Amino acid sequence: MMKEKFTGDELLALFEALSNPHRLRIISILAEGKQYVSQLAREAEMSRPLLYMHLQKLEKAGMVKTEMTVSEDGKAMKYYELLPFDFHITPELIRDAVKTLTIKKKEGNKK
Amino acid sequence: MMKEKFTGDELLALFEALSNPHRLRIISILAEGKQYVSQLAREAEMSRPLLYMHLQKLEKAGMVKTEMTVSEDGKAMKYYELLPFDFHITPELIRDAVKTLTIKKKEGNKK
DNA sequence: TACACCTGTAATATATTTATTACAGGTGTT
DNA sequence: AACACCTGTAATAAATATATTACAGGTGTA
Repeated sequence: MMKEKFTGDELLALFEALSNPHRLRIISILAEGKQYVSQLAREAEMSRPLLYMHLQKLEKAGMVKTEMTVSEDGKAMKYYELLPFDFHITPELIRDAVKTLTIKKKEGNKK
Repeated sequence: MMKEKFTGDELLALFEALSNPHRLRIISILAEGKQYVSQLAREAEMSRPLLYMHLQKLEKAGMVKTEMTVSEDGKAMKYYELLPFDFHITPELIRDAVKTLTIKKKEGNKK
């Protein structure tokens, strides 16, 4: 994800996704390799419902992708994988993005 | 501010500062040049008290610096200036920063 | 003096984010 | 059947972030 251009809303979603210590830790764990939800919850030391909430923000920002598989012993497994990225954040990038920023009262919160 | 290394807390403060549409707009305005508080409030179309709150987050993240001056006609003027930056955000950067991340219940909120 | 600017902050209300609890339903193994 | 895993979500509580209101106090000019 070597994105050159962002809309204001995309950039904002990205920063929002990155603005929480638990999500930074989740990213850090996923940087080591894909992982399934329950195991990720154990490693990140948080409940699954809470983890889902954080993962949804990362997903909304386009930082992770998911993959449903079935394990050898037949269990459904949902894997999360971190998409590679290298963002260059400059005042100019922000200035351009702000032009397309829609400041709204958070209605688009449903996935 | 071509920072190469961040502590976890510094990086988090940075992302928190960037995770609000009004603050992105403030950055965008300041990218054009330094400005004093009242004028900035008019350009950003927000009240001064609210603007102060946002500016404090930018200050906490080390993105702006301030300068008190006295105008020709004797008025006290507080100028805010955007510090230049070019952040390269990668999974590795986050992974390193997370090592020094202190997850706390926000006590250090006083400037 | 009244007015038009400027800085600064405390107290409070509102909105959003974060976190928890309690569920439902699936598989394979003992 | 009971157990140990897995996914998924709704309802709610608690903590923070955002926004407003109401102040106090400074300067120079009409």
